[in-house]
Amino acid sequence: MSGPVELRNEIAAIFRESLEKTWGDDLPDDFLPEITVPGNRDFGDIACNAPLQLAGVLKKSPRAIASGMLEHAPACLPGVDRVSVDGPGFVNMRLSTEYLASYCFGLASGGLSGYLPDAGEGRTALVEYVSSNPTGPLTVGHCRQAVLGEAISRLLETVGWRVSREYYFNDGGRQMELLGRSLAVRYLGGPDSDIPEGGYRGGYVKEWADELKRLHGGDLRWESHGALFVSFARSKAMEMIRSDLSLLGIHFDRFFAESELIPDRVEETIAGLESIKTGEGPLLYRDSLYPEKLWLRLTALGRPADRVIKREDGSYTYRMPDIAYHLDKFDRGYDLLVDVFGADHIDTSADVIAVLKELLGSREVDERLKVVIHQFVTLLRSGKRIKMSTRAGEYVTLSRLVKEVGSADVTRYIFLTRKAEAHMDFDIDAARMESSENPVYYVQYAHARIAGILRTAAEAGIGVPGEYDETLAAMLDGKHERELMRLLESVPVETALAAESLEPHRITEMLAALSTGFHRFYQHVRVVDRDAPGPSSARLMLCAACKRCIADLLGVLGVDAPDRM
RNA sequence: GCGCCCGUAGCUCAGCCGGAUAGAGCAGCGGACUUCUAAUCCGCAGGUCACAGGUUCGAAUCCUGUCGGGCGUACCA
Repeated sequence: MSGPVELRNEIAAIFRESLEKTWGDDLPDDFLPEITVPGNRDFGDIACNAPLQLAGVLKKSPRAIASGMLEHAPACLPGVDRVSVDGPGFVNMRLSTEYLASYCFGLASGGLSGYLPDAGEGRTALVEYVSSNPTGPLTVGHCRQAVLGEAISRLLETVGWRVSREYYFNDGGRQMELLGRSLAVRYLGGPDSDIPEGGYRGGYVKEWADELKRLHGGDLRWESHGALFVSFARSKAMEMIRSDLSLLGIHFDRFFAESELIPDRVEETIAGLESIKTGEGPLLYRDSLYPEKLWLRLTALGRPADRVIKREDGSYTYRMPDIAYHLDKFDRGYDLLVDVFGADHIDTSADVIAVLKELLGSREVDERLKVVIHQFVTLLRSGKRIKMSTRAGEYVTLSRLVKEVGSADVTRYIFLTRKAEAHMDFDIDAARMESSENPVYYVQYAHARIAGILRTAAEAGIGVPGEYDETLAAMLDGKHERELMRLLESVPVETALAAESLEPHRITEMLAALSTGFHRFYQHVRVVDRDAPGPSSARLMLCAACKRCIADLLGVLGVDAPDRM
């Protein structure tokens, strides 16, 4: 099926060929004209700025290059019915109504999927996200990451990747022991002061303690049953996390425990690191005071500081198993690895990548590993910033947030209206509102409105045409119809870009634009006219295409598209 | 101090692998419901794209520096 993506590729190839004919060897070998959208829509639907880009190389005026390029191109470009050279040398093109209408017919009948490029080609991707340690409930910070990671996973799936979702957690470190000890204190009914420094005081620990008493009675002691406390706490915490995630409709294919890597996989990795030399000495070196303690010479890799990876007592610091974990992911053969991290991981992630590049080669790592780092969220309630501190339970949990907002869909959508690297204010009051202030309802309302039109039309005995024929285009040649079709036409292209750049916020941007486009169309054009079933049917097709497109895009974000509101 | 991210309308943010007159929502002002859902639409107003240099035919976009904010800078994870 020839859709918007193919159309642009075809036109780009045609221009490339005609440029070759005109300029021969002067044309750079790797130059491929780019098909873009004109800044001002009055100029046309799509544009090509190749003449401007080439002006310096070919030493000709952009307008001269443009005329040369068009002279040697076929008079008829696919899907285009008007070409002009404007301004300093832009080639502007108008998409033919026939092309737009037939695309919309395809969209209405088959949905968006048929027009999305198969970028993944069935290759496999592993998306790691959340990866919070099992020490308590997930918080607002994890919420953004969970939503982002899930949207990236779905986005990759929509362009043909086979995606696995993985949650990595550290269960070998001291935090787990602290959690176990905190549980023991609650179990034994000791005072708060018995909870160790850095321990966990949240109410949930007390609940676990009560449950432990019901299961095992009151005879357990930390000294003799420490492992039981720890493993019980770990499994309860994981249960809590799974339940929090399911509130958002998120399910992982695998929960990968750090402990699976210790000690064999980690020691293998250390052995591998030991053979690496840097310009400033071996990558791995022993501490001058403690022979068991190992340092990574990260400064030799352009990183700000060397780091300890193995302590004198033989235990590992965070980075070490993380390196082993990433090696394991590479070994498992995924074509693409995506890490979704919070801003607090910037440094460690860069350290891990630097080491991976030494072990696997820069190219391998650059090609297969993509890291998405998101900034933190500030919650606003009644116009005030909510201070968050993990200590003393002064944080807003994910479940509380979803509950307060009142809808998982709204929570998910709002987190996705900003690009990952932007700081974000999440206004709980605005999110709660069922009005135009709420971007989700704005989009869903457009969808429900179309559903209403389809119902009205059905009652009048008017339906979407079963087959495409040329007369449809003639009935959709109006300004508002064309504008809506043009918007719809750009969706596959933009979706492909969103997936390629791992930027789901582009989907919410598109949804907002599509919804505005539809609402405007609706305001100006009466769709169902009992006295003119032909044109009504054509407009209905356009509505159905828009409905399908909105529903499919909402689907990428995992948000519901209701038929009634 | 050092590293990464951010700085665009009163507020929240798009746009950023250079392109034509910098966009949207909210807030403000003024309009549109006997007609398919007014949870909507139309119009007005609102900008030295933090600042200063540089590269370029062309810079919000790339480079350098300055200022401001966030995060990190652990033998926590």
